Amino acid sequence: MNPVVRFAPSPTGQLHIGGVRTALFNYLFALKNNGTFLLRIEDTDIERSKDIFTEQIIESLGWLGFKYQGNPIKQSSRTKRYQEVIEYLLKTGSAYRCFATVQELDKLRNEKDNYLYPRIWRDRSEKEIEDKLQKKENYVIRIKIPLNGNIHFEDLVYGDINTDCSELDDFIIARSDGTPTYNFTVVVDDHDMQVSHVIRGEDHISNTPKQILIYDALKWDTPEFAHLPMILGSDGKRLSKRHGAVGTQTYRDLGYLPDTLINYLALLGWNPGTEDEVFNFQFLMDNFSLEKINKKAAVFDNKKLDWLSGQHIMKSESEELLDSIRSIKPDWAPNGLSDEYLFSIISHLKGRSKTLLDIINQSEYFFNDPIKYDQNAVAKCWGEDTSELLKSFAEKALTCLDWKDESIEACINDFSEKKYVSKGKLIQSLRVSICGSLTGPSMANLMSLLGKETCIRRLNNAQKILSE
RNA sequence: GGCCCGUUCGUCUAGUGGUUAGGACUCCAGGUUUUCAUCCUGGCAACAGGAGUUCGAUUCUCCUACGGGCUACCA
Repeated sequence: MNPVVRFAPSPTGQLHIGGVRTALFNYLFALKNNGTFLLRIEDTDIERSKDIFTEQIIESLGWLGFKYQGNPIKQSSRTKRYQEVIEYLLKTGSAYRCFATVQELDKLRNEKDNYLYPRIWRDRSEKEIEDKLQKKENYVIRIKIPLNGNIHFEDLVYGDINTDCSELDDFIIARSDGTPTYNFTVVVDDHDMQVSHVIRGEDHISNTPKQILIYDALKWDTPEFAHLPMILGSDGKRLSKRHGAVGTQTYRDLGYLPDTLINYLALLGWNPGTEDEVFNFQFLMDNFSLEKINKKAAVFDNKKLDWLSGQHIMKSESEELLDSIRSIKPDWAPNGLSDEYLFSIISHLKGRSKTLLDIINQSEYFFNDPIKYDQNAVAKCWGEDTSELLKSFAEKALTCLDWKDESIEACINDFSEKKYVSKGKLIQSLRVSICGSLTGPSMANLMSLLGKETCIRRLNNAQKILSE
């Protein structure tokens, strides 16, 4: 039997980085085992769920390249089915109506330190319930938890988990407005979707026994469960908005590649046992297994993400990088420049960039003459004799007919020799004049890329400023 | 409070009943490089604590501490 897995986010915000990890592990598991990956939108919380978030989640999954089969299933479209199952549970005595009010329960809760719903409506007579129904009083539906017994399941990551029934509430499966709650819908959906492996966050371990009881009441088979360790912020607390960027789209806008995020997240709580840590998707797909998942919660480390990002950028083709850059900054580079020219720029910058944003930020001098010159660089490289130096170098450059890397290099070498100027000093002066800063690709590369005309113009500009 | 889960360098992790406890990121010091980045070399740095089992425990068991999760008419 081929496995069926699902990713089931609730559309109450951007796709969270923790959600991406859960989706990724589900997806990898499906790919590795020739299974099916499904998407389900858990929007039973009408208050907080928004369509816009559903769209964003789908868009983010697309950006990451996670392909789910068929259309996403929305819980909000399954009300009828939930009602049908609830009816069945009611009829078979596995669930019951509870007419206790919120206020009433709050009061009880405050009286006790260790509160469990006291089951005050569990064994009322039919007449009593009929009575209340006649009066149209509000009620919720609760599941009838066995009074004693033990619930056991074997988690594929955490191993044996045992829970005593006495620990469990008769929890609510349908609210007073009739809408079903999470622990109930998740069971009905997973069953109906024929999910074979439930792979989700560790925060659901405690929910699992409750869900198993519903499977039991319905006489349905339970799926396998695999819980994933949490991802924490640098303070060791559960990752949340307080830790800054947690939304997938934010990471995209910050200039991270999908492969970087996937690679990093895969390494959080899982590792293939290799010393190398830079992986492409294919490798993950081939090597993924639930057995290698850790139990320990992992802290999200932006420094390592940045390093990994640099690795992926460096390895990426310039063509791909250009596409990615355009997707986050469509107006990067002035109109009229050929893609070939932009590829060259990218190939010179990608080795010294951690993110796409780094490439964008460093590319300014390829497009415009420097307006401002970095003060540090000026102090370091521009002296009294620089004006004269630039002037005579510009004159020499003018005579360089074949404006290519090698000839420019030769020109620089020759000038340095004849004028008794150290090559380093010369180049740094040129760099400040041409780029406005002290960092960047090799000078001859840069000059050939910018073109003779541009270089000489910039040298003249700098010389003018210096002689003022 | 109750229940559940976890605990190897600052972080991500490997690992075994006997190892100089390995790697990666970060940080520091050198080197290469016209600059930056890369790259190379070296360095700092961990088995939470206590008992038990054992000839021997980081590894097995128990307890404690600490951290996280659940305990909603959230998911």
